[in-house]
Amino acid sequence: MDDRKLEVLRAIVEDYVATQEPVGSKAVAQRHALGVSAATVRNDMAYLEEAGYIHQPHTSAGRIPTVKGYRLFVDRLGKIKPLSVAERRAVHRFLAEAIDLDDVVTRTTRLLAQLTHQVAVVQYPSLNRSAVRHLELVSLSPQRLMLVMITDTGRVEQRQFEAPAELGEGDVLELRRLINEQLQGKPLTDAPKAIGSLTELARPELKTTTSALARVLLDTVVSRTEERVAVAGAANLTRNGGYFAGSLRPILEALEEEVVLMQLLGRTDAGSGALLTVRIGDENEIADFRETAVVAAGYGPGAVVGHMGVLGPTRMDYPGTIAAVRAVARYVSEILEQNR
Amino acid sequence: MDDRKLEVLRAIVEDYVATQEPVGSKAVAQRHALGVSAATVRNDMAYLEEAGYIHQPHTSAGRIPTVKGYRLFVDRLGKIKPLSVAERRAVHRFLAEAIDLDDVVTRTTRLLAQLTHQVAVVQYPSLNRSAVRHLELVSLSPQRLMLVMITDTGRVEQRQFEAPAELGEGDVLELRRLINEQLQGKPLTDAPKAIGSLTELARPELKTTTSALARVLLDTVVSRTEERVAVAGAANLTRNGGYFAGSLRPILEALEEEVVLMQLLGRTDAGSGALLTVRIGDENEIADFRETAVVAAGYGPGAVVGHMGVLGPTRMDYPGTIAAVRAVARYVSEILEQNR
DNA sequence: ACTGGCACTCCTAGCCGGGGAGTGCCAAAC
DNA sequence: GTTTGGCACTCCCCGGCTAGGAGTGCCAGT
Repeated sequence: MDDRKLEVLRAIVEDYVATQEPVGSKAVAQRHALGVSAATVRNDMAYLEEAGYIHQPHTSAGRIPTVKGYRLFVDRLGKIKPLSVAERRAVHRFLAEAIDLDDVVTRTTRLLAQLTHQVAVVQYPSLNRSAVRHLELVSLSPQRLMLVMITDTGRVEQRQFEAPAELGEGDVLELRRLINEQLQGKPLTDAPKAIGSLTELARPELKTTTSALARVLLDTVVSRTEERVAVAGAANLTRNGGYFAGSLRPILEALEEEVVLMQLLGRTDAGSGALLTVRIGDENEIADFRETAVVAAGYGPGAVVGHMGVLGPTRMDYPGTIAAVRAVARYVSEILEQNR
Repeated sequence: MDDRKLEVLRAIVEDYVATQEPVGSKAVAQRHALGVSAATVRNDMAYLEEAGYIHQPHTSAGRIPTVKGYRLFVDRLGKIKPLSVAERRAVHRFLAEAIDLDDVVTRTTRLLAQLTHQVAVVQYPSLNRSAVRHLELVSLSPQRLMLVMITDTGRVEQRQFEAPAELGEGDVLELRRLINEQLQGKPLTDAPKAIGSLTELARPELKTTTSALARVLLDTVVSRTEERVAVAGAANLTRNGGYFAGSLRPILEALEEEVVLMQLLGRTDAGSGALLTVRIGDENEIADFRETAVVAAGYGPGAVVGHMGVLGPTRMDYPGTIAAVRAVARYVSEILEQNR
């Protein structure tokens, strides 16, 4: 494949993203200084179409990139546009003000949505990749307890439950000591085993309570709260001249389904060391997202503990979006590092 | 105003809601057994239009209810359709499974969204109407502390902060005792005063730490976390043949703005003892919501501690929606009562 | 290998006219 | 005096049609 053909493809992608209209040979020849005539561009276009990178909505219309075309663009042609100094500074300032993990996550979603003009999705640090920093047991009433778990990634999960018997202050202290001894510092993936042996270690009088506590602990560690995500910028779906007009419904639905969102953010780090993934159109393997692209990145202090990303139409500004997601992911990682 | 004229108005509202198309005199005369001819209905319609309850999109089209028309319908004509037994049972079962306040709130939003096919909004119990049940101080590292506040309405707010000096275990215990002594049982509206006097009560060595703690407490009580809302069912905005097609953007934006949502849920209980409010079209006093109706209800154990509601097009099924919101609000109140 | 020219395709926007739904009014009937 | 059937009228909606234009593919010439 010719160098010039690649240039033509780039021109088509860029123009199409900018105008949202099929782009013709004349426009390409004129607006991008290729030094050749429209007729030549036409020949290249015929080749690109044959090879599956672009297609025509109908005879005698301009060309539109296919998923394959976008893919090639992202992999080889897109020169990442770094954020402007002002944007960089805004990111830093806005995130630096965050006071805890919740705040970091919500601010991150807003920031991503604003920078990219797309829908932003941020996963809380996965419990799978976190370790117990501290467990707190609070007695709300003689029989009602609250368990608070704080992880080294800053997540705070809390859970209330009923104790099978009334507990004195000493009992609560003892239980707190017991669970912290057993679990503090342990990665949550190892927790179930440790939790299993809790009951044996307790004083006979506390055994039933301990086993209730163990159930709650286990539940906290592996249950519904395991993955959490925050979303912002849904209104951006109506941008771009309502591109999603027809298929907006399923996307709005998906945004309220953690499972789908997690699938979209996906295993960015799987195998390869690449921290950033772009999934375009049907690469997402979800029927409703055939016109949707996802730009996602892992983040975390050192190791990846979670993912964040952005979701938009396949015809989006990849270079800009990639730069934004990468910058934000990096900076959030830094912040987590500091707070460790 | 004639009884029959009211019947005609009801017919128009009901048919318009069902079909989403302007309704004509013939349809009214036929489908609703009024025992009069289309010509008579026409006369009544002319009157209703004159009085501002309905209007024509253009000459020679059917009639559409105005905001004033919907209002009359809701106030005097709509017979609330109680939920079916199956629905009732589903509500009870689904909510009974909730394990804590967070769970209650998210389940409630989903339930409302599903029952009404609209967007559901649920406000967490307002801190203004809650009292401190317990304050917990957890030491994460010698200088890093976490404050956890639990209210009598079940809300749990947590906040991390840096202490100005290293603290021993005894210090933490002492501070915890101090703040609980001063605040436990107090309504949060009274808290600021009590917090103000905290520093004086502390041991000299702990004064600086206490005042830092006081700042954090104050912040927790009155800050950004004061009002929280959960939303579900945004995808329902695309129902109804995309009624919102044109104005979807501002509504999606509003759904991410707590301030706007709170304004919409509004002071349902203000003055009057009515627990349920319907605000139609420009009664909302927000420009973008001129085609939107809100059905909201207060909830809480005994007194109202928060609001929940549903948001949809002005042409919505008021009787059904009102019944659903009322039923859910009542049941959530019951649950909070039990958990008190 | 590139270019200008040219015929061809097909979409789009605008115009026109018929059909239909619904109205308002009037005179007659109950 | 309220109700009714009749009737002329208005205006939207829809389909078909046409003119215009953008873009293509191909070919012959450079």
